[in-house]
Amino acid sequence: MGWNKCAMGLKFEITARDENTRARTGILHTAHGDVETPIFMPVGTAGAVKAMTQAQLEETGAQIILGNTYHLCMRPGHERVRELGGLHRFMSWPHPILTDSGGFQVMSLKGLGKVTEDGVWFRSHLDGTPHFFSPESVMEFQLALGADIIMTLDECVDYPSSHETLKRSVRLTGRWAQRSKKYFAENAARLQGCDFAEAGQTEVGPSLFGIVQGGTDEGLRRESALEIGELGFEGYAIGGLSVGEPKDDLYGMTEHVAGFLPEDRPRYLMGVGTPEDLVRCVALGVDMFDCVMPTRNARNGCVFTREG
RNA sequence: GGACAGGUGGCCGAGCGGUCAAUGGCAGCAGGCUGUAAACCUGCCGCUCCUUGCGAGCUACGGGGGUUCGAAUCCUCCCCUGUCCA
Repeated sequence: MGWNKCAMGLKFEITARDENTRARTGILHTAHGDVETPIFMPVGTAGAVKAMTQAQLEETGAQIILGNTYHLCMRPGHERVRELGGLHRFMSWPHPILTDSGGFQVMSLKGLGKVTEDGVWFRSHLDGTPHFFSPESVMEFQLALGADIIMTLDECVDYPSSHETLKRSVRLTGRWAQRSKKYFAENAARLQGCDFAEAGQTEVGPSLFGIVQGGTDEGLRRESALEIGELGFEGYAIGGLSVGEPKDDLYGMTEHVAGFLPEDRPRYLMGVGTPEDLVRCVALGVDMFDCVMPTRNARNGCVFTREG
């Protein structure tokens, strides 16, 4: 019941459900420890949660943090991180890590990137050198980094985008998800850069999450959620939201998509959000969140207000 | 005592005869920030007035005096700071 059926195995245990909403609590068992959900994951893009020491990060109660494939590949490079013992050792974070695939950079760095069927070309924002990210190479990179949870390569698009653009990105994201899953299944054990046995867990290795796209189009969201869901991932992310759409759409789409995702798997709403967003989306059945806002706002001298 | 180098708006720091109320940066104030090209971006930042304008007046580049149509910028005396030599 609720145990994952994939070979590598991410155990997700639902421990309680709210009677009036779709909120639930759970435990995510990873090689680097358990994570109690719902969980907010601080973002440590390039190997550090900015403007905080690891000790301060621990004091906040953070249980799992993010890293970013694109940024870590640009500097210092996934191979170097692997050589140095994996991302956990590299950044002195012994707890779970989730790495984002670089799909968000397809949008945020679109001036430096070019999307093709095969993958994405990026010109490094650091030195302009060209780099290619495919669904397969992104698996390889994230396995080299040694993350506990890795994400499929997706195509995140701007808000607003035309129906045609959304449809194209949903279809492409679906094909990429399939390729990611296939490559992961065949190569994960061989490529993992982190010594999971050393972390005290021989049963659990890295796990792969799929990502749903579709902007604010209900039909495409449904299509994407069902397609990604049928592929069978260990967790499901709702991507492409909190990119400028009205709040009603953020909540509406989250609720809509969550309804089509497997009940027994963790749901991750990417890039969200404000304190209010978290509370509201937990009630819609979301288990995991990440957002740069708290760390960025803190650095930029702002604090969340009651209005959010 | 001697030799240099300096004293500029809350701070740091440009400017070195007019286009200077004076570049920049910091701090401050007001906005913004949602899978981080963000410790970043936008605006304001001497005082007063109004017909809100590449507007008017006032005050301001250590202090006094001077040169000049005009000085933060040149001269002179004084005060103060730093470095070095006695």
